[in-house]
Amino acid sequence: MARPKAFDPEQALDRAMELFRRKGYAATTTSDLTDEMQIGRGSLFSSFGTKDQIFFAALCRYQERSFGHLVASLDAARSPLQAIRSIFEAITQEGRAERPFGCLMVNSTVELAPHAPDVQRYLARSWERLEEAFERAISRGQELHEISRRQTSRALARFLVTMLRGVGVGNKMRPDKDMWRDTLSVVFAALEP
Amino acid sequence: MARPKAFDPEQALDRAMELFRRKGYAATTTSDLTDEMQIGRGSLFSSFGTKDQIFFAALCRYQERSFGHLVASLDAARSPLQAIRSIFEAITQEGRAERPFGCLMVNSTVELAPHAPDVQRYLARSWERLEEAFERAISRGQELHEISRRQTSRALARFLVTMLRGVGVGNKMRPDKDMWRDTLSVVFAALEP
DNA sequence: GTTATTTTGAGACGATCGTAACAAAATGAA
DNA sequence: TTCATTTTGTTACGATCGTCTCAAAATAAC
Repeated sequence: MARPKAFDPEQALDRAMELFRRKGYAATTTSDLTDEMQIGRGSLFSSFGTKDQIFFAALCRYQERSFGHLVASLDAARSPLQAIRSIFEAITQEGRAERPFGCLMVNSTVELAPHAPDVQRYLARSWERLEEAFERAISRGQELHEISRRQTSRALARFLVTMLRGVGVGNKMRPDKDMWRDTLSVVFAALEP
Repeated sequence: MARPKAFDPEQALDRAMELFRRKGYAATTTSDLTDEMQIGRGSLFSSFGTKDQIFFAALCRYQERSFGHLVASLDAARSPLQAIRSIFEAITQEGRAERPFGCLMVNSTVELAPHAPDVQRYLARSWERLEEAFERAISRGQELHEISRRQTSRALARFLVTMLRGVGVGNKMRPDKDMWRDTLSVVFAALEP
């Protein structure tokens, strides 16, 4: 019926997502976006809207992928404790990148949450769902006697989410292996039955 | 000998510091700075240099105040455990602000560390010194049998610094009182002898 | 009161910001 | 082939970006 798009919108949005993750919201210009997404200025606005809208779409995409994967792996785990351990090991691994650009959820929470109420709401809900997934996993772990019952599953879940955010910040400092080995040793000692 | 400045440079830098803390580096313009510091454009550049230089001066100032205070209170504490508890209670309290703009050190680590090597170096050294202060306090706490010996003082210090950074991110979500009560309950259980 | 020195405020620089407009190009349906 | 429809790339808009220039203003020393 009409001229088809010359680019794949899904792939273009992926590239925008990556760019926002690397540079943050304010430091990313629309020219950066057209360069990275490999589309013209006209296509950018007609297909994706304004910069705010592109960012929000990219943020949602990232959340669904990243948190979605975490929630799924927690819910599906045979051993919840092992799932939690895998998550922390994977995320601390990211700090060994030459340029640790971090997690878009953490970055956006720091950069935008105090200024953009709608973004804050979305982030808050997302973090909450992640916390709930941790809580479910911890409850199961407690039933399996893998995880301490000295604390409620909710308290432990909140503790882990806070720790995860701390790792997201610490990764930016290119920490050596010992940094995370030491830290995680305390974290998982706190989970021990 | 010459015309004196019509403003207090110390106070002006304080205001710049506050502004960067609230808005971040990229989102703060030089006009924002002159407005907030209540000085003219000419005075801004002749007295403080470029935007980068103003930011770095503000960052150093914030670090000395904020981390300096933490280090001093840790080193001076009669009860290291109580000092640590006070620190976490004060910082979690900040999340109850109507607009939690957070800690400039955390914010800058997230926004700038991966892109500005000199800022990253400064931040890394600062975080390291904070970690060392925690380690000294924890060692003393262990000698006083206030703090667990199941983990090394270094591991516990690294754990606490990561936790502190996580709180800095979590505060942006305006967490309710229970969020931090639950979280800190796990943290201090991990320190118990 | 002069003079040397520094601060001040206003204006302006080129560059870049986010956004919009629009003609040319490319397609499926008739 | 023609036509209606959508995408594309270019151009340019007004606004704002960070920085600089420079004459006027204000002081301390003489």
